[in-house]
Amino acid sequence: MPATTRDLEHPDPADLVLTDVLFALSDPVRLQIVRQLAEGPLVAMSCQAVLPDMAKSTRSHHLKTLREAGVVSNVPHGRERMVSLRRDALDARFPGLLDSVLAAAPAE
Amino acid sequence: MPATTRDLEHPDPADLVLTDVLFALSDPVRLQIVRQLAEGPLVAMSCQAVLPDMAKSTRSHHLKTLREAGVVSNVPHGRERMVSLRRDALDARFPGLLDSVLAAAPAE
DNA sequence: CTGACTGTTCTACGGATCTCGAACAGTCAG
DNA sequence: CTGACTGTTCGAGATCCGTAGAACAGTCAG
Repeated sequence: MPATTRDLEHPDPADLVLTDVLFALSDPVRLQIVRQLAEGPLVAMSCQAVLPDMAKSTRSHHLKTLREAGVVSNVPHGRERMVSLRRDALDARFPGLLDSVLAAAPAE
Repeated sequence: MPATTRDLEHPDPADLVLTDVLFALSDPVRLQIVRQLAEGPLVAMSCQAVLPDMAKSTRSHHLKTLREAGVVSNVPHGRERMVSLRRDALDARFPGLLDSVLAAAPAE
């Protein structure tokens, strides 16, 4: 059973590209998602609650951008999906980056 | 003598926006400029030498993006312009961010 | 099995971004 | 002052991104 919708591809930690990660984090919506994920894995649906109203296709698109950059993982979990921060991969490839981003004052 | 071409606006350190900084750094060309500036201030012309051939208007546009995000300063210097990393502002507003970006392995 | 639910993919559209050439402004050598 | 030089701004084109609706796939309750 090859790659169906269920099993999405995740880049290896060593293959993460800095500009891709920075770009993934440079969108306010995605950064908000990441901030929320920093407190623990979430079912994708849960992101919806705290974020501005957005179509599920939009949310899925943002999660795809984050996943392809290696920032988050997205694995099947029942009929939902469990989304979590790839802290290990990020810390290994870009030490200190995630911490400094998460430590930044949320707003000005 | 109000803001002419000579005196460009630079945001205050406290006004830096994280997503804008991350976006400014998420372009390969701009990241390369920042890496080069990390070794010391440069006359804008000097960036040209190491970067891929680009129109001076393109370079100016990238420097504008970096400047407006607060990443670099751009002040008149004779008939040229001195471009330098705003390390102090970045470190004050987002501690550790610049260091982690500069410490990242340049290529994969 | 049927129906309700979550989530991805497809398609489309407006807006932003990247790139460049041309025009303009400021500076220095002569 | 004139001309050569550096750099910004303007205008235009191609491309990419964020958003959303509709269609489709997989899962679980009944």
